[in-house]
Amino acid sequence: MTLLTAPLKADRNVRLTAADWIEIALKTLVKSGVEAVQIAALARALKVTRGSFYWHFDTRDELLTALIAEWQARNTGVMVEAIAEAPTLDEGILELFAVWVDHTRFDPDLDSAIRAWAKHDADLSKTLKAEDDARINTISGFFGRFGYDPNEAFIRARIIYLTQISFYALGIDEDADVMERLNYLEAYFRSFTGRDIDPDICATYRARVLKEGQP
Amino acid sequence: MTLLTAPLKADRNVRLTAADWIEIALKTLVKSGVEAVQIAALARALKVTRGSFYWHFDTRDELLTALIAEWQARNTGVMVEAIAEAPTLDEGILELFAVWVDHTRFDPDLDSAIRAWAKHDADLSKTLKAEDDARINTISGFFGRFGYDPNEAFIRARIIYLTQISFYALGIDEDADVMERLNYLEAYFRSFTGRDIDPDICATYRARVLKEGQP
DNA sequence: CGGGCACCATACAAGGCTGTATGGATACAT
DNA sequence: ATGTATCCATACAGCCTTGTATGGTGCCCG
Repeated sequence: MTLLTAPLKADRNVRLTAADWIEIALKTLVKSGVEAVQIAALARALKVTRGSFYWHFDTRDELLTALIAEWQARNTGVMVEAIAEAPTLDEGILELFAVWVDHTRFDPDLDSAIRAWAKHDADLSKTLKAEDDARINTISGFFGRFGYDPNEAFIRARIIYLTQISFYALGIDEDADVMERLNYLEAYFRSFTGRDIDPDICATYRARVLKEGQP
Repeated sequence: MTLLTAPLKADRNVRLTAADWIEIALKTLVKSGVEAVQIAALARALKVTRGSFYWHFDTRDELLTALIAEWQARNTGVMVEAIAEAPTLDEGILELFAVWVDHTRFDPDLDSAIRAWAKHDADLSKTLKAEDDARINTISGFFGRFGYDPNEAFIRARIIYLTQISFYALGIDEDADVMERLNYLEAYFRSFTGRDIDPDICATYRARVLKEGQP
């Protein structure tokens, strides 16, 4: 009698790749945190056994490292590019808002998950801090290009970025909240920049967001 | 031969209480997250065995519930009280800053740990959201008392509170940073309120913080 | 058509964590 | 001093996790 006599699942003819494992691991990471990224759980979700995992990866740590790499590939540099060539202050700020709301360009849930993870991982913490600094410096430089003195530019960059990070952390960024935030657009702009937004640009932005809807 | 023949630690004549377990559990929660609040680890830190724990508590969940109660007792309502009777805008804002920096009145690390925990605990998430809303509403009402229209008061309350939450989350609230922030005081005040701070009040505050030092 | 590789299932070993049962040890009151 | 309540140590059971070893299956290619 052989070691294996149980019948195979006849309907399974798809073969998995490492990317499949990374994908389901990312979802699990976002939904339930690193601790929940357990091989057995992922295997159940993929309807295979852990044997598959250990063919594609050597250890669990290898998978976790791949997750961080994936985050860097997706979320690093997006908001830097967004405002790099903004012609006016108003359009730059609105472009920032747009990036933060467009989850296809920037994945806030993944960002939050990484942030929670980094809380108890020294290496990841350093990487994340560097990314945060880079983002803030970019925004700071952006303010600087439009007449703010360096001190105020830096502080306003911090405030606008940190506020957004908390928006994600507190989960007040759901679809309904995004629409609500659109109503407060002038107030946000005024608070963040200390100036009043151009009514025309504001109206154009509102129309654009309302037309596109929220993906 | 009896079941127990190993020598006891002769130097141990202190008896633990449930409060001792809660205390070490809080430290562990803050340092390493809920997942790290494991009975064996706490027992090692207290130099006893798990047998002690199960005399003071029935289950691990009972301890975790006690941790949440402890957080509510410590951090709930502090910043509400801080600005409840502020006579001027300037003094109210500075009092807020003072609370956020004085870790004896408000424990930001504990707040952050609870926030991370709530991310994967639905009940705690509700509790925390209610607390966040209460804090923001208090600050919003505070702004409202000093001539801001309701919309702008609410937005400015959100911004100042959310910025502070991120300060804690990103860990840019260490002693050195607090001193650095003192230099940016006027810029922060101006960005948060849209007004300029009273120079006298500002100077008084600076002197007070510098004299007290950071605990 | 047969061999070989890619991919997955199963079984097993080792360790960690929770909770229970029960046997000592210490202090305090009667 | 002796009993009793309080507090802790030890041992055991059950479950879950990672990682390894090995057997089995299907596809492709010569």
